[in-house]
Amino acid sequence: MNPEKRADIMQATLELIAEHGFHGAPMSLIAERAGVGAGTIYRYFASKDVLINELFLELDEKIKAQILKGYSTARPIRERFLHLSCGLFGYFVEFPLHFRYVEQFHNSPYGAARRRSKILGEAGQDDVFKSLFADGLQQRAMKELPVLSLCSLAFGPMFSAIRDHILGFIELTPSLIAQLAEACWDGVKR
Amino acid sequence: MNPEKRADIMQATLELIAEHGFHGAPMSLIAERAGVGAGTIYRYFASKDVLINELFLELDEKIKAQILKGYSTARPIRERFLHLSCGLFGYFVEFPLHFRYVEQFHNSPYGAARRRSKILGEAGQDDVFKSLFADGLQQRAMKELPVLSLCSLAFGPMFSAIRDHILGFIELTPSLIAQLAEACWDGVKR
DNA sequence: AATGCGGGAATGAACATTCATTCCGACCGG
DNA sequence: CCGGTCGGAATGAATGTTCATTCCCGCATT
Repeated sequence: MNPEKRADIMQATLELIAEHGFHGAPMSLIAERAGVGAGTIYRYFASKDVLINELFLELDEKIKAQILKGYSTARPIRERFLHLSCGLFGYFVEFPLHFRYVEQFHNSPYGAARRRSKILGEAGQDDVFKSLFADGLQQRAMKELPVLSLCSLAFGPMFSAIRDHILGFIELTPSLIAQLAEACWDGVKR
Repeated sequence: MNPEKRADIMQATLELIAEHGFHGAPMSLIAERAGVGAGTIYRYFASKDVLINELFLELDEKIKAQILKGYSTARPIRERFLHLSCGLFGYFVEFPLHFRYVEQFHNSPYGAARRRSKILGEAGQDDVFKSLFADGLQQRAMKELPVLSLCSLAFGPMFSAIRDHILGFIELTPSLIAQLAEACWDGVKR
């Protein structure tokens, strides 16, 4: 079992699916780009489904780890909100392929079941976003709306903007990111 | 040429793709649900691609027609904004299948080219949304951001909320819709 | 050191399945 | 009968998966 080869396969899958969608990523192409034989993939992953799901989980972990860096629930609500928003913006601008992949994943049979859990978590109790909005409600800092609706107000614009950025229609500079995060805050704040 | 049969085929396509995605809508199933033979579809549509695209165009027209009802560019910016927002909300709550279809379409090779044109228009000159935001900027009623970013702020939350509604996680009552539209306005207003 | 051996890893051609599309015979109104 | 419409089995291309075979490398024997 060669962990490097496993990583190659995952990278090839990420690139192909992010760039060309699930339709454009047959196993034969993945194998070719990874520089392995078609059968080899099945030594590392039981099926294409498993491969796709494991890749998603890996990305999910990386994203979570990244945005939680320097995050403290002790800070004021607004600061916490901006920290997470800018963190996500930054991550996806740095790794556009990850964004495209996660997006594809969610709009597919694979992610259908997992759809519920938006971009991140809500997986059980430890969802940073849910608890941020719950705290915000409790402190009367945010509009009195269902938590999920607050999520929509906060992240809907973000994903839309990131799409535009990746497709080249706008350029997400740090300054624009800050402005957008502020605008989202205007949307959710009381 | 039986126009009724043509409509049946389109309706079957709409339902299957909206409910199960493109993967879950082979021509054989479409034919079965429409109550016609597989070959018959090709008497009405040159190919599956054509069928899918024509269905999209038809929905696009219906949506446009619906939200422009009672719309006047002479009204104040805020009112125009709320009119369009609530119109879209209302339409998609009434026709969830249309929402799901349009969404699937945009996240697929079919809609990739057309991606640029968001949910509606920007097709050429007559895009109501673009001109709304342009007017808003000119009147200094909205934040000084790229028009596309204003679109993101306005419609990102909406689509996210509609998804949640269709998936059954929240219920989009008229009252909640109004609140969300207001919140979106808070996001874009100066 | 050279040789032979064992076994896990890798391979890619072959297979089974799925799907869009085609084609030809059945059917029906006139 | 006959023109045109319809139906659904047949077709061929594409794709996920399997499996018999090859390859590679570490180790034991001489």
